[in-house]
Amino acid sequence: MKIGDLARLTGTKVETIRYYEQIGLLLAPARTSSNYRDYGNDHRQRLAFVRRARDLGFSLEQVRELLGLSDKRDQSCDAVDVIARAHRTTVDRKIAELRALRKELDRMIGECGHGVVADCHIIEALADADTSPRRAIDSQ
Amino acid sequence: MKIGDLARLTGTKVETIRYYEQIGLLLAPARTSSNYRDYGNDHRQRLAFVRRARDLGFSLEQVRELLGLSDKRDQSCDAVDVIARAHRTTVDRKIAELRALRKELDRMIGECGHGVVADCHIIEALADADTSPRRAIDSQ
DNA sequence: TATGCACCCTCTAGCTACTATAGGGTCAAG
DNA sequence: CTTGACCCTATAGTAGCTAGAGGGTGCATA
Repeated sequence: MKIGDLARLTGTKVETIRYYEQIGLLLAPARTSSNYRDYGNDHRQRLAFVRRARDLGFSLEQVRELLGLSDKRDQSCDAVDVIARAHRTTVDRKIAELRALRKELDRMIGECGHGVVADCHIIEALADADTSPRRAIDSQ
Repeated sequence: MKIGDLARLTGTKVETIRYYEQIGLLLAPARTSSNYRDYGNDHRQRLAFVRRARDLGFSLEQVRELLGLSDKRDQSCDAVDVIARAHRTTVDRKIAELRALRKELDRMIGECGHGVVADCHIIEALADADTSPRRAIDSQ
């Protein structure tokens, strides 16, 4: 099948497929006489694997490792577990960060008095970094 | 003060400060006779504002807007509120996405039997994209 | 005075993971 | 025989920095 067909089947953009090939994530397929890429089922499965791992937030480097591991069918799958757990830790950290952030945003937004910028608590909150002496901003 | 001092005071890398100047987020400071950047308090406050907004996850484009708004001290601060709320919505969406992701990762990791890759449920889960019709898997 | 070191300068390229051009070639239908 | 959808390569762009090359400056010390 042609690259456009593979793109449709896997929900990937054509450019992305070529990019994956360029960085060595996907093997270069055979070419037709007119130099078109000619893909088979194995390519489709491999790309589907990549897409699914990417959707789950694995980095391209992690996907590369997972692909490599998935080919070594008789080795222990502990390495796979390690990658997945590492990724879960990263996701956990991100969630915690975003929640803290959301809390601060909530506080800021809640304090907005809808007045003029000079009295805006959101702007104040942003200006009040611990490195800047408080209220020094009026004097400019 | 020199760029290194400003960097230390605001917890910013020197390169980042130069980058902010380059993209027009910070005004170019005066130069000393030896062409060193010479910063004052106003620069420090402005950079502190930027850093704080960035720490809260605002994009550089949003920071640029917030900076512009913070200078218009007699205008309504509703525009500030709009930016903050839009950002909160984005953060909320990201949290939801990451939580869904975490759930799936949890499921995958929980199923890891620590056997060989051929029987690895994590690899299976990644391979089982709905777009690829797979032959029946032995231990479903 | 010479030397060393930390710091400053510009310019350029690199990172992730794509996305989007420009400037062509191929192929089937009308 | 032309139109339009597709394909090709190569290059540059996106965010938000970060790192390096290759050079200049300023101050303390031997």
